[in-house]
Amino acid sequence: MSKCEQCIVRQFSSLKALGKDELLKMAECKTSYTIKKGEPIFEEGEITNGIFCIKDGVCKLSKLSSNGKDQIVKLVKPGELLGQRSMISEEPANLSAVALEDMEVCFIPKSEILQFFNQNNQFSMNIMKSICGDLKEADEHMVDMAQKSVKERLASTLIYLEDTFGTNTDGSLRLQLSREELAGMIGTATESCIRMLSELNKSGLIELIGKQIKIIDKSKLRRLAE
Amino acid sequence: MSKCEQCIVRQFSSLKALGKDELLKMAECKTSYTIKKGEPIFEEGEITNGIFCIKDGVCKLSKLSSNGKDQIVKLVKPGELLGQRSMISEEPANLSAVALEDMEVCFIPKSEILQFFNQNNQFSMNIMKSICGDLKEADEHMVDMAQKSVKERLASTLIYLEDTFGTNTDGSLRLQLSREELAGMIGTATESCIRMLSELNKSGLIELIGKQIKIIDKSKLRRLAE
DNA sequence: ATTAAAATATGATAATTGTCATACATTTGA
DNA sequence: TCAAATGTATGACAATTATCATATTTTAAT
Repeated sequence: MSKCEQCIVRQFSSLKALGKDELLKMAECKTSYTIKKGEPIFEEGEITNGIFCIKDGVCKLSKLSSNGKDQIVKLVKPGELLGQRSMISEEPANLSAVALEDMEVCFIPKSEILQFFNQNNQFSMNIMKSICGDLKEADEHMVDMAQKSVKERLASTLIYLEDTFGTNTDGSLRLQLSREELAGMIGTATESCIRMLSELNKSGLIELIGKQIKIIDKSKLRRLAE
Repeated sequence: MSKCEQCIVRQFSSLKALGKDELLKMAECKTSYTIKKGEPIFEEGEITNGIFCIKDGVCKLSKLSSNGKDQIVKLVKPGELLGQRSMISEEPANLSAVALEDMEVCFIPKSEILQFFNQNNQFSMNIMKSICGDLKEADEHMVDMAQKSVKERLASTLIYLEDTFGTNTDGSLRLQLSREELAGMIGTATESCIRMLSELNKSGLIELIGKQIKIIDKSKLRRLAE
């Protein structure tokens, strides 16, 4: 069993407020999982009974719409926590979490988290702030979905992907999404997404290298995104 | 100065967890406001330094999009609190709050709330749950914006308005929104909204009485909304 | 009471986006 | 290694939605 105390990603989440004894306690009750690309961590409607801490890899949080399409609500990266909202609301998961890369995650039972919650004010404040940040982003995202065109949403999503997950040595986006997933992020049909990518490719703002996407003219792209 | 202890709406918000002495303390430091229909309670970017408790009247929380249109993110009714997220995030308001009816609201300074926060666990848990509920709704709303048609969104919004705010004696929706505001809720152009209303009127699902809207066939409307 | 301003309504048209068909490329697995 | 399955790409077309123009009605202000 690895020690939470030595886990670097902890510094990037609400867990950074925990003290040594709390970390020792947590190390004892946590469970580590390896999750392969494409596999779910949990599914919409599932009762999770705890939270997941992402040690490595990126996953998508998505919701199945009544039209059968999967809308990606958020991408979650190492250091972030999963399942906080459901735990606090005492409800089943509202979203599905599926690995976009091979992942390492730790599961910490609800009982443990709730104890820290009551005894460590900074910790509960951190969790709260993190959820508040999610709410702000969700509201902004919602407005974009309602008011921006597919092209604008694609442009800002590409910029977000580069800024958040970086690039490979050839300059292409490090996080590899299928066209279908990219369409799921911007909220459009897969074909429309592919078409827009072709267009941006032809006008030289991006370059398509196989299924990899490389941003060529970021400032023009940013202007497109408004 | 009126007593918070005797205020009925308190029972419907996180404030219900407060004890007698806390309510007395709150009554002393709160400020009551009357806000006329159309006037703002606060605007996007403003630093609020506290939260508002809605005693009477409904307001809209909206965000100005880069295309100049106002997207309505949420409607807030008596008993609910305003400005919780900004207070916890220690950020300026992310949304504007504007009265849709004449309102009575109380302002409670941040310092006071944070004290209750630290001393009353149930209260902070209530606030958290309320924010978590907002997050869940925002995510669902976002998916609807991305995946549903304007007609579907209009139908579900009309049902929501009837279920949440009720009807007048003639059966028309009690909460009076302009066509522009309704369009702002469903995320479409005002003309498109008006056109859809006309269509639903012609097909007998709703009836338009001046600017009032009356739902005639709720089950068909519900089927439309999916 | 009368006029100006604003809100509602509708038509015409253009722009955006989705759907279906199909081709091509890539990956996977027997 | 090759066939099947999956993912990417593009064309043709239809459906949805936005925009602009313009009536008509309602509301507000003098």
